[in-house]
Amino acid sequence: MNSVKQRMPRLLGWLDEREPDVVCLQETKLADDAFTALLGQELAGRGYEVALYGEVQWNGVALLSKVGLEDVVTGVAGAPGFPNPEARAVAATCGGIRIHSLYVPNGRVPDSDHYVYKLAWLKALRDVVSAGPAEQIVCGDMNIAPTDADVFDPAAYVGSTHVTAPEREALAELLATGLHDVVRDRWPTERIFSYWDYRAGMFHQDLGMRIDLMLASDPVAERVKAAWIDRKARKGTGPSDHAPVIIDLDVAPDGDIGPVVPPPSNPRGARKRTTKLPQNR
DNA sequence: ATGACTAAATACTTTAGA
Repeated sequence: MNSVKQRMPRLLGWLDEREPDVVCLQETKLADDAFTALLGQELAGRGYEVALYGEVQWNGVALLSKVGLEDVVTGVAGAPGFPNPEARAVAATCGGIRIHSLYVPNGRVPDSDHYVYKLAWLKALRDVVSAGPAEQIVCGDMNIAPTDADVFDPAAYVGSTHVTAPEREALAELLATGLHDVVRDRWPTERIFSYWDYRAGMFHQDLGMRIDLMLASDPVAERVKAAWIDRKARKGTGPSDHAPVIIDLDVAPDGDIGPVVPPPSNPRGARKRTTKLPQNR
C-alpha cells in the first residue's frame, strides 16, 4: 500500500473492480484504530471481515475476507523484533485455507543488523509455516527477488539486499516446506515485476523487481486457475510503488472459498470471443 | 551524484523504503 491512508480511493476502486474474496495488504502504515476509523465502514459494506496488525508510523499488515476469518494470529511466533516487535504478519483461516499476509523486513544493507534481523525473521516464519496445515497461502511483500530473472538488471543489484544468496536461501527453505511460487509457475519465462521505484521513470520503462510473491501449498496450488500481477493498478495518479498479485482458485471439492456459483444459463448459445485481448502492460 | 520519488512523525528535517 505504501500508506493505506494515501491509497484509500485507489484501494476501494480496486476492490470494486476485482471483487476479491480475500485480500492481503502490507505497508498500511496505520494503527489499528485509525485503520478501522478510516476504512471499517467501507470494508464492512463490501462484505469484508478484517484482521489488523498495524502500528502508528511504519509497517502494518491486514487481511480482508468475505469467506470467513478464523483463528487470527498477529506476528510470527519466535521471530525477533528490531529491537521491538514490528507489525509485519497477520494470519487467519479463510475458506479453509491458512493465509499469511506478510511484510518481510527490508534488510537495508547486506550484513547489517537489519539484514540479520530479516534472515532470523524468515527462519521463524519457515518454522510457523512448516507447523501449519496442509492448505496454506504465504504471500505479501517478501522483499526477496527469487532469481536474477526477477530483477530488471542483475548487475544493478550487486551488493544490494533482495538478491543476496542468504536471502534467496532463506526463501528456498520457506518453499521447501512445500510451497509453490504460483505466479512464476504460470509465467515461467515472462518479464514480470511487482515493484518499480518511484524515481527516474522506472515504472514507465518497466525497470522493476518481482518481490511480492504468492506461495501456495500443493492442494492450493493445484486449484490455481489464474495467477498474475495487476500491473494496471500501478498506473495513473498516486499509485503505490508495488502492484497487486492476484490468484484465482477453483472451488475446492468441499466448497471451500466462496459459494459455488451455478453456470449462467445461456439460451442463445455461447458466443466465441473474436477480439484480441489487450496485453496486461 | 547512494542522486531520482513518496510518505510518516513532528516539523520545517530526518528516517524509511528497496
